[in-house]
Amino acid sequence: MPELAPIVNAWFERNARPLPWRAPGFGAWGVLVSEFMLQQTPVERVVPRLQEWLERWPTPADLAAAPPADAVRLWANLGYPRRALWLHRAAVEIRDRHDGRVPRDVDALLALTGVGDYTARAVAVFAYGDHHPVVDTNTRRVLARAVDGRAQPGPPARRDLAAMALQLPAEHDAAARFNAAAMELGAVVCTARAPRCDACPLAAVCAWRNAGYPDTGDTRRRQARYEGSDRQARGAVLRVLREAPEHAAALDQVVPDWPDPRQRDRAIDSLIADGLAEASGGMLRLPR
DNA sequence: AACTCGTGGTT
DNA sequence: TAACCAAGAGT
Repeated sequence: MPELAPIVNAWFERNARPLPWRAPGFGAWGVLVSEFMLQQTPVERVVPRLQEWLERWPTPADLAAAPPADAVRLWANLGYPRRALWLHRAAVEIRDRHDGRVPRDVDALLALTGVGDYTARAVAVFAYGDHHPVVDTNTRRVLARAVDGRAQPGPPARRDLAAMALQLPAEHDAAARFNAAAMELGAVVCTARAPRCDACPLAAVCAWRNAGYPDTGDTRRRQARYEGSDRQARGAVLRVLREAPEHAAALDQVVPDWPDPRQRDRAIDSLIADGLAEASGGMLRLPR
């Protein structure tokens, strides 16, 4: 197996999409916000919201000074609205513990609310140029196919970080580029469903392709059904709160015709427990 | 370790 | 059309 990084980096140099967070001088705060938004939300849907967010809150302190409700509202339909709440908490933590500057140290980043293995290293690498493996679902799929000869990656595991570390060039800039390049390759060429091997720079060396595309099985956990789920009910409740005049709605007017009233009540209770809603005087509102 | 947590486009 | 998929994290 030849070194992958020089091959993928050469491809990336000519094929990288001009995404906002790749612009020179985009800033660590912008990178952090983008990574929060990109957790399980497609790139095309993130771009316009990211711009709005950074115009409104150019620094962590700006966001920390706003009520969480504003963050949840501007999050709009990006999905998983708890991320908006967590990003707000992270901004408070950055203001209070890091003098308002996004930390560079991976352990300090990991200590922020809503920042895990992926986001912490993504910030350290893409915002600060440090030398760490950044592993997202795209990178895991590229390595599973090109290196391990598997059709699909297994469930996320800590050893993924070690596997990526083995592929990183020693030089920091090249390593940072390879982290981004592997993600890009997985996002636009080595895709989950219909990989475009004819356009892949790794086609000649890919273990999965060279083995004749064997069906190696798929051990990934299947996604739960959304229709009729608690998540759907929560989403409906929160949409009402986001769009409510004065940001509050009478409790008995929150999705009153939901098919399962007990599920509706359960959704409201869980949103309150998560800090995404507050109840008082028969009214439900976003958190202040 | 398995489960939960949104939303919308694609197949 | 039901299922799949999308720069994950917390519990």
